[in-house]
Parts: sequence; structure tokens; C-alpha cells
Amino acid sequence: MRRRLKRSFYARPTLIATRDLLGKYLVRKIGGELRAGKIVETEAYIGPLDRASHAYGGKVTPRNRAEYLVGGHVYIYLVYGMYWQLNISTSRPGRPECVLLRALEPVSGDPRLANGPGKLCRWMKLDGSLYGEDVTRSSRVWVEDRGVRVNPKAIVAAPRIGIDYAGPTWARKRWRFYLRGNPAVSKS
DNA sequence: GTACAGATTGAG
DNA sequence: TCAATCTGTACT
Repeated sequence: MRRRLKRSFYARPTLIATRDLLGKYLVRKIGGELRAGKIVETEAYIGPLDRASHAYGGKVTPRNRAEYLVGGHVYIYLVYGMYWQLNISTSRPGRPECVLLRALEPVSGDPRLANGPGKLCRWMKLDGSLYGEDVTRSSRVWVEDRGVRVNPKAIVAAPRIGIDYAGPTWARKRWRFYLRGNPAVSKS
């Protein structure tokens, strides 16, 4: 069973979609090859209230405008001058909310190939050329339900990574979700 | 125009 | 512990 996730999956409250992405498969077409990995770690960003969000305060910039699209669009950007970060927009049009995909467990091969958001994009060959892509229609990148059942008790909710600048109120929120014990979850 | 820091990573 | 590397953003 391989079913591409539809608009209705993403156009939901962000925390629900963020959790439900665990166990789904990110699929990327690279030339003639299909590369896939199970999503094992995600984070939610919920602007404009979320101080850690690029859309905090309702800010709109050339970089973050894809966050405002209806759920299912790619928001991808470069951090630290060298690492791409793959996000998928969530919720309704006009709401700057998204899910950051932080780690994948490759279908085959070394589980450390995509155990972090920067490495995930490197392995999947994702960059700015995917900006704004609609993953419910794209032939370049999408997400599939392959019938994997995730035990809710195996899902850990933890504070998000690398956003201490947002202050304790937002840094403490347990909006990072991962599969307990999975070898592909990022280190920090 | 200039300064500065970041949703990271891997080496030392 | 720290540098790599560069764009968005704020401020002069």
C-alpha cells in the first residue's frame, strides 16, 4: 500500500499533522531513481505567535512566504550559509504554520544518512529549486503512507532544537516529535 | 552600505 | 569547542 498524502492531511492543525507525519515516507525522484525514507523526527512551527517561527509577529519576507500557503507546500531555506532545511506548510491559507522534517530512516542503507535536517536535504538532494512545490501534486517530492502503524506510546514529545534565542516560553514547548529508540533520530 | 547571527554539521 | 559559509534583516 502506497498512498500519497492529500491536501486534507496537511490542511489540519499543525501539531496533529506534525505528529502524524511520523512513520510516513518522504519520497524524492532524482533522475530516474526514487529515493525514500521513513520520517522519524519532526518539529512544529506555529507563527505568528511562536517566537521561534520565521513568521513571528506575522512577518512576511521573500524567504518565508511559502509558510503562508495552504498545507502541503514546500518551505525550504538555507541556514548557516550551507544547510537546507525542508519544511512543509500546514493549516489553512494565510496561516504561517509548518512542519520541519528533521530526520529520515532510509529504506535501505546507513541510518545516519539523514539523521538531521541538513543531512536530510543533502541526502534527498533538496534545495531552493523545490521552493513552493506542492507535495500533493509534485512529481519531484511527496509523502506516502505505506501502511506503517506507529504506536502512539513510541512517540516522544520534546523541546525543539536550536531555538534558545526565542526565549524559554517557546524553547520549552514540546513541539518536537520523534520515534523512541529509532537509530535515525538526530543526536542533539 | 555595513554588521550580525542563525530551525547545523563534523572535525579537533 | 569551534569554524564553515551566506542570506535575510536591522540599522546607519
